[in-house]
Amino acid sequence: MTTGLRSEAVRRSNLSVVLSRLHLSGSASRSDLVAATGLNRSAVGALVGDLVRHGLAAEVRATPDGTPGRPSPVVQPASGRNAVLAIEVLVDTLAVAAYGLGGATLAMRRIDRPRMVASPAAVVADIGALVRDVMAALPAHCVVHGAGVAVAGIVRRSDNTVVLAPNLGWRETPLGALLAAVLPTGLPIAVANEGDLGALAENTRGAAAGMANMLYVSGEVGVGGGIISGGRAMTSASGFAGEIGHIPVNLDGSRCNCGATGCWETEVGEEALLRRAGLAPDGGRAAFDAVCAAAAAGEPRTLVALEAHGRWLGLGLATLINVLDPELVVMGGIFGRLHPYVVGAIEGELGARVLPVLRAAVHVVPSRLAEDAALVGASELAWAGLLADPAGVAPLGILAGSI
Amino acid sequence: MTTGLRSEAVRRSNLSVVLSRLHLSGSASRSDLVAATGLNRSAVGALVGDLVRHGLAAEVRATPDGTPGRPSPVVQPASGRNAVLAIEVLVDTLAVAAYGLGGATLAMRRIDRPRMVASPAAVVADIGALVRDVMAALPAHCVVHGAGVAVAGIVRRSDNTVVLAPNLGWRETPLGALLAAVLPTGLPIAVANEGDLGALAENTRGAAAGMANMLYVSGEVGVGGGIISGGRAMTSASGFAGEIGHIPVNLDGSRCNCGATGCWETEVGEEALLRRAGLAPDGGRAAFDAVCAAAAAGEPRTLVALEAHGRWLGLGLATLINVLDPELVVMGGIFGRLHPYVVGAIEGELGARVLPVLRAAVHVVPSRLAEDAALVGASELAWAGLLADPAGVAPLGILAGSI
DNA sequence: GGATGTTTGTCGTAGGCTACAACAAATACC
DNA sequence: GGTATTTGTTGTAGCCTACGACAAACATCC
Repeated sequence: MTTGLRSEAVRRSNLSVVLSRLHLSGSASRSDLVAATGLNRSAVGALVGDLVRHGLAAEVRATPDGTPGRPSPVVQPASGRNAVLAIEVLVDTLAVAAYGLGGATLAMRRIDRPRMVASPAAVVADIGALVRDVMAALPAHCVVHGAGVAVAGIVRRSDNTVVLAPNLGWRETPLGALLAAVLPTGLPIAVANEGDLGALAENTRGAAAGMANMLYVSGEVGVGGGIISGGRAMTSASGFAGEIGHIPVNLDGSRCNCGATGCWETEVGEEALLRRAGLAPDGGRAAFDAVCAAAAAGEPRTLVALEAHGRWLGLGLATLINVLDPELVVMGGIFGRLHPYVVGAIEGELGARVLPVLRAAVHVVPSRLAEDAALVGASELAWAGLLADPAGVAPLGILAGSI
Repeated sequence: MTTGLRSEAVRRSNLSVVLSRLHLSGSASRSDLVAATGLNRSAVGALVGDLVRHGLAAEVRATPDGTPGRPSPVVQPASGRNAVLAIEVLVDTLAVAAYGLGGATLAMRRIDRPRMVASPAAVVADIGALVRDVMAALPAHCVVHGAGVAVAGIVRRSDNTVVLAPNLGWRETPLGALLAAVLPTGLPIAVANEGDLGALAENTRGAAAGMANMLYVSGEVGVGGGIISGGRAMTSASGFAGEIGHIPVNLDGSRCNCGATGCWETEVGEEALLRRAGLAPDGGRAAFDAVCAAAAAGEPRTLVALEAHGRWLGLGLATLINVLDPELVVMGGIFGRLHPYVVGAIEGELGARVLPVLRAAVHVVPSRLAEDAALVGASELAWAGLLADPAGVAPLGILAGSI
């Protein structure tokens, strides 16, 4: 515990502020950066020079825009020269992508997967193949700074271990350590829950960009979510938190996989939706697509089922909003696609069950990133180390061609 | 938005670290501070010198303890020379206290209040009288740095306004502005919710001291609480959050003051307890004392009622724990006094309804600060400005004798 | 097209902070 | 009383940003 700061901490923080701004908001002129940081021109000049020297930024001549005065060069995040890997392990699908500094998608590979228990070894092998494809698609001399992994399960971040992933059949699986074998040697790896990363993604590049307090609620096979509070992703010491699928909402409800009765997931998960819509509950993604198509066509029975579904969604959201007071609720996964058909019922429940002062401040919107949310979040998790200390970790990067 | 740091920020941060440590953990030798901060001896010497010069710390000779080497002087928080006012506005009681730097109670005055609607003007006048008493009891030359106010209501922190306090009958009451008239001119005032401040208090000097993730649940006339997540008090942008009394727990429940049905408060509030115990629901604090006495005497009907009460408490806590994953749940207010009689039923519900990985990490304990929790939290709120920038705000302090 | 005004990068100097090393002071132990 | 140990103190060096002076690169106006 060394809580004291030395002088170098200032440079580290300022480099972080500048690089983070470039990464999150895109290119900016040097004078924009002066205004944003409040630093002196000479300090910004030195900071940008450092970033350019580290290969993290590039300066280009500004296009004359009619304003008088010497034009300020535009500083860009060096996208093609710096990348991270984002990996997604969900029940239906595996995906690997590479994102450039600034957020550009450099490459993406996705494979669907039968919805059944899969051994970690098999999943890791599949991911290894996708990683090789993605790495091969990267520009030469591109530095890979880290890998972020989104998993549909409860993750202990301290050792990148999946504590429990019922729908994958995993328990105490050291996913980070296993993935290290199929990733470039020494690459920093960070594993996190899919819902937490979806929240991070919508908070950085999605429907809740830059919001200090938001809630992300995502329906996949189960129900997950993530919380941004005070501008920070909420993760408890154990690394869990946001296990909103298992809040008790129905005392007379049915039994949940977790052992409890009446969990929110049993009322608003995919199976409950299909059952309400009169379909086989194990119909999977195809059946869900059928529900969406029927709803879009205005099929009455489906709309009634979605109305009921929306009320259960609203009941759980009312609890979460009373506790967390978010500015925005972003609905992802299957909830994002259902949004137009359930938002009315949700708003009705919120009106009845949320304190009016809180109700007035919150909106419920669909995800903007849709099925990319977890991947984008994983990429942001992978960037975090570089953004926090641009000069410190850059030398650790791994060249794309070296694998 | 000037996010850039200049060199002086390092000094500010280091002063803050040293003073905060003295305030929270008490006296420490200079070499303790060197170890804790990781800073050089010379830097710590300069920092301590600054604090002494500002009158915030004092150095005393160490008592020889048998270890070789030059003894390191002990640095103490200058308690009697620096104070804050803590003010509590609850439904049953008004209180004003002065706390010294380091947490010592310098003076306290409390008056009970009939449980009825009271005009803000009358309450503020009563508080003014208490403030004069407390200020008169302070040592001469004691600097008062600020006032923190705990209110049983929803508070908008940005303008110190009570948005809604149903049990006081207040709505959009600018309590901070009203109190300014009976407090020393220019004194910084910060108003916050009683539950939020109880959480802060238990997190700094109570049962959850230093814990990064904890939940405080407090029963007064209504039900409130506060959340500490990632070492920070969770407060949303609107300043609300932690309105846990109004999470829906019983779809068949009774109507709540807030307009909704089946709020947690309707099942675990004071009225519900008295009704379950077979007493008049409007019996107030005296009736509650009777319940506690009966429970302590082992009266069977009371114990059965408390068992049922505990199950409802556990149901709401299960929701909160699944969402927040705290390390500790601290029960305050009337819940703290009920703890021994309800903890069994609570643990039973948690065992059935909380994900096992989360369940294993959490404990439920009674408040350590009991009825002082909100006052202590209000004092910590009042200290926050000085602790964040010891050199910057010290000159703004107000001398106790000057009013 | 040249003069003028405006904006911004660059460079040298100054000021704020902490680390480091050498020295002095204060204790325990023999 | 001498030695070993620990710690405060002091002067120098290194890191970082602010500030001011100057130069560069634009627009505008005549």
